[in-house]
Amino acid sequence: MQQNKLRTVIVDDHPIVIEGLKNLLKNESNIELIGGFQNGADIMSYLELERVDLILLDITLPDVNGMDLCLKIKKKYRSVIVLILSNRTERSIVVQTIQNGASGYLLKNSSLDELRRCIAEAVKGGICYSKEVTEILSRPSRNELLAAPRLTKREKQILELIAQGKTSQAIGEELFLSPLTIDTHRKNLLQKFQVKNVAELIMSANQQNLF
Amino acid sequence: MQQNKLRTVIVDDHPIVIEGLKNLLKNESNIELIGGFQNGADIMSYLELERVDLILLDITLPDVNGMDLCLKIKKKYRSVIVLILSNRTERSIVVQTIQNGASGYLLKNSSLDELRRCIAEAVKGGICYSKEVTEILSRPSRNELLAAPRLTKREKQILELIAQGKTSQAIGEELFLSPLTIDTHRKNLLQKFQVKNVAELIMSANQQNLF
DNA sequence: TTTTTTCTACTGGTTTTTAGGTATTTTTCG
DNA sequence: CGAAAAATACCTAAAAACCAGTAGAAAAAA
Repeated sequence: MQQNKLRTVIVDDHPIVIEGLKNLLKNESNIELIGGFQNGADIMSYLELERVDLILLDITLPDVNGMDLCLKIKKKYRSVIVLILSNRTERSIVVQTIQNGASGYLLKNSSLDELRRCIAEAVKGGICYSKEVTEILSRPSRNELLAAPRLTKREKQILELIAQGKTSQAIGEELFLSPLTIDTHRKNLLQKFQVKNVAELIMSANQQNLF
Repeated sequence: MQQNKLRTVIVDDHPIVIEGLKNLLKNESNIELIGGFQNGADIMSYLELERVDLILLDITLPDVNGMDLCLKIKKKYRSVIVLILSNRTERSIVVQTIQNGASGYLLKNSSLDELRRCIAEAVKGGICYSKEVTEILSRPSRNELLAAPRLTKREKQILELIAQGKTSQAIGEELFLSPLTIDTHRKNLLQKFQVKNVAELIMSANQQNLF
């Protein structure tokens, strides 16, 4: 029940997104759009000059990380409401931004309704996620379920060589080891990754950014 | 020099981006925006009904890969101009879309000027990249020098199943084919990728964002 | 200094892949 | 329609990977 409109700014490195949001929000009765910025530095200096109530903030920015920026803003201007509007779906990012004081997290494919709902919730002091984000938060994210196996030095080294298409024979020669030893490491790698063969092994290692 | 406006559609999974583009383009004299779609299926069925001159296409879509969609569109409607508007900066993706018939590739943080310039160029039959994309293309990133091989439908399908760790036997059963046939496809895949075994195959396919 | 982990190497056997082909049928496209 | 591309299937044989164990030596951790 506030009589004054929320003085709102958008921070996103894509001019197209800024335009889109301006368009989507210009008919909202409780929102007054007062600016759009493409990087962290610009919004920080703007905050020195003007009062801002609500910031729609992207995670991916050219100069600073959106998570860090959120923390910086909240530290300096406690009363500003920060809503994250991002494409990033990593659980860790969502959690971190909320810890950094954000009042919500929406994916960019959220509907206008969701955005409205989250703004309303944030104004009341709550925290609000878009539907998909709730899902991300609820399931303990596959990446964390299949714990990345702890590999020994040797195993990492041999995994690399396997990925280069080398046979146990060739790897043995390269490392001055018996090919039978390499076979053992191979076996252990398959076991640790819980896969049946190298095809799956390499896929899994790739998904866990091991290369 | 055309008297009629370009009948233009936007395909992007983010409603916000669609809105933004609509806004940015609505004052363009040679463009008539006739639709916005959030997935591949919708635009394909729309194309059945209406004449479209220009498609602004995102790579990341919920149902299909934008690269494949581009190829599909160009195959069926040769005269449609497809401009890619994406956030993905991988060289392989840019190269692949151009090979698939796109007339240009812009990052989403391109300016309106760049977009205008690319549309003009595309209408003349040329190919146009935004500034940053040109940079991406100019540095030949070591392991992507090798042109991404053109795979047939079957080959893609079998590559997927190999990546899931399935044996020729199992794949044969799944597709109701002789395992010997799968072996042939396997052999062809290795040849096309110029690799010696599946380990290298999966690595290569991963580097080329085929999954 | 124990204890545990890692690295090494082996036996023996099975399954799968890879490397050369060839060849027919089916689809697609000009 | 005719040609080219794709998909199908086969042969032979070698090479490599995978499975299920065991086990001693070296290195690291408790």
